[in-house]
Amino acid sequence: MNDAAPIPPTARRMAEEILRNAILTGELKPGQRLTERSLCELAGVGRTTVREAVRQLESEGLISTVPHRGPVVAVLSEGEARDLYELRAMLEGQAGRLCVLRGDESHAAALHAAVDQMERARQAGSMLGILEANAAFYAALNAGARNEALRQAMLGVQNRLAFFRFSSTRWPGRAERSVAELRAIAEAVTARDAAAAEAACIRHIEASAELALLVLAERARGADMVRRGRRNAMERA
Amino acid sequence: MNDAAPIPPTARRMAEEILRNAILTGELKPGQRLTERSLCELAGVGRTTVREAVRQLESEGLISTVPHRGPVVAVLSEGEARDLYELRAMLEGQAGRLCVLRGDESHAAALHAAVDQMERARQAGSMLGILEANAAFYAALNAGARNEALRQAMLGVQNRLAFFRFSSTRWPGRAERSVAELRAIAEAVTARDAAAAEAACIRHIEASAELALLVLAERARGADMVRRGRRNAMERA
DNA sequence: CGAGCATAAATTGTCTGTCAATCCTGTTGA
DNA sequence: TCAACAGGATTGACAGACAATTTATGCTCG
Repeated sequence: MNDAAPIPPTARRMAEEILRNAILTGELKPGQRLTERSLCELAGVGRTTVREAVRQLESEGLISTVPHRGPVVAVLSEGEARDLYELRAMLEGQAGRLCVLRGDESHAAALHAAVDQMERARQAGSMLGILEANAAFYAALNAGARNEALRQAMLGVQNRLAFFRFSSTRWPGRAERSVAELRAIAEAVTARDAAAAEAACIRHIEASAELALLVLAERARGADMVRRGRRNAMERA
Repeated sequence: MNDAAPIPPTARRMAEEILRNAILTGELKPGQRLTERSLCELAGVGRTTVREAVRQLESEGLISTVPHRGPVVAVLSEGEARDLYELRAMLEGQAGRLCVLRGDESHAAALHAAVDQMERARQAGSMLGILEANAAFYAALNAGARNEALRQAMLGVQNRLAFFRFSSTRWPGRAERSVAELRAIAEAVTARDAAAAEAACIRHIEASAELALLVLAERARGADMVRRGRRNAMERA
């Protein structure tokens, strides 16, 4: 399984990784302004290198840049979030379908294993465990679907929606329903029912989207209240 | 329709545009090695700027870079091309479906107009005209589908497959069938039949994929013959 | 003549410093 | 209260420098 190509880890790639993780984990919050200097410190590289890394993250949709104002951690409008969730539903639905058409029982087993893992993590209250299990689930789904381009597209969309992962898994009762939805996918794959798998994937994402948009609306109200107090509240770290 | 935000054209964006066009138009050929200096000359900017532009194109999939060896115009393996066409079929199928669900008769009219435009261009033998009409068709489809994220994803995939646009439109009889396929999409949209529109989109892409893979195989044979003659033929400009 | 290796040249990865253009902020003045 | 303006901070872009690494050259030896 190991790639025979030992890619030399350049400083740029490491910086990229550091910044990406900082955004995905929420260490850097949406709307936060990122001065080049602060990023240099954070990543431990020079300005040239940081700018290249920022360019990469920009085209992944994690950062938006306005010329002469510098990079900002991307903020999703409600419309953008809606579009992204819709796209995600399409992509994952197709992944589910392909997983049935091209996967075998080993993939179905991996899906069930991931669901079980998530259920255990949920009962243990381990949010990190839940996220890990989720990653395992999608790894299995994509392994079955056997389409690298689709996998990358899904990853990109998921990353852009990463902000909602935290608020979602914390929402009361959401994790439990989420497990049930994923189990429905796993069972459809086991049953080799492509249409059912596709539908189950779409249902799962639609449920996620519903919650995310709710969270977004609530957050917007909160931001409004803060904004009334002092301006540009989100831009200060 | 005009955006109220007049984005300042930075040198980087212009360089990006120049390089992207050079790749999309085939001026820079797949597999061709790109030294930083030559790109500086081509884009008329400094090395720092060119490197940032390359980073952008790299993450668009138009360029691949191996550390310490420099950027190369991306080459698609047969498997990658297959995956991308499959993904493209999914995306455009969904776009067609959404265009029916969310578009109105103005979008249907725009689709038909684009098809007519393409038919005229085809009869006039204008390849450029065909490509323009194609762009108009997709613009109309995406306007109807009303999903910016989907539009961007489609654009990215189409760009990565740009290499095949030329060989495809030249193939004897292909343009004619292509027009017929697109007309089928436009008619499905006019008839407000979402399933038919989706199916028509998928059929169109599958037909394109079939030809592209054929072209790819033929090209591979040709490259083999050249490679037997002298090594690294593709790497010399 | 060709294989193998040492050396030179070219190229990339990265940093630093510089300069103009632009944005942000606080102050001044009407 | 609001407009204009000046100063500082930040970005956009460039050139130059240097180490690390790849690629090309050329030499030796069998």
